[in-house]
Amino acid sequence: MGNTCDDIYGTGLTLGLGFSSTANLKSRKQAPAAIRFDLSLSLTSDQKTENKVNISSNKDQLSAASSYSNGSVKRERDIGSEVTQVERVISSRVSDYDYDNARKKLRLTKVQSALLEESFKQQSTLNPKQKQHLARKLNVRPRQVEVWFQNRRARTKLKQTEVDCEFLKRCCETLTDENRKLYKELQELKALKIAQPLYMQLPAAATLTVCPSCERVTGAGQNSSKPHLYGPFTNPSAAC
DNA sequence: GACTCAGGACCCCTTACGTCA
DNA sequence: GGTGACGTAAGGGGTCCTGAG
Repeated sequence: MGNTCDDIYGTGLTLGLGFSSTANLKSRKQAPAAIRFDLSLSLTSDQKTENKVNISSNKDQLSAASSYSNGSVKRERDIGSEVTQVERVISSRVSDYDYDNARKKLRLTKVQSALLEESFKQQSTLNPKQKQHLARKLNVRPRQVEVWFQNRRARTKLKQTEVDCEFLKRCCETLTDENRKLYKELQELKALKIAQPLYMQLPAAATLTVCPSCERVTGAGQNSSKPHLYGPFTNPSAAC
């Protein structure tokens, strides 16, 4: 695997294909195919499957290609005929294997993903030095490592948001349930108050109790649902 | 020291491609 | 084989921070 992406930039094959600015490639549907085809020619068959797709529609790569084409007009002319030849070869191949693979976008290998995952477990952000080191280790561009970490952080955050959301949902359900019970309790208390003779009525807090052990309401002879309300004159332990 | 500006890092949203049911 | 859902690499815009001038 001698051909890294940087090596590929140096091949010059990108130059003659008419990409003078990144603006040309704003839509990944429009142009990248051509850029992928030429680059594939500089790779071995193994490298084609592993590396070629790494080149597709990348901002860094395009700006690199752009700088080449802006800065070396002579060289671009020099290789013009060569590129034309290359393009002919490409077009003769686009119907088979190369075409299909050229359209594939980058997928990190399992080993690469595992290594990135391992690094992410240790720390979710990387300083430039760590990024470079990891990129070298994985044989990818630092930008790819950066993007992977960004997306990974986003995934983590999304997952955490989902967990939080689920937790809040459960809290909401519990509170709703609690609210329903309390409302029912209130209705019962109101009914009780109406049913009792006026002279027997005392403040609710003074006549009703909540048993701390069974949470049942006691007081004034009622047998209510939980929670029990305790008044100041009631012995909670004796309530049940 | 206060200010401005460029560059880098990061986040968020979005797009587009690959895979799978 | 066609299709929609989903996962994910990558692009682009915005914000924040930092160092230089």
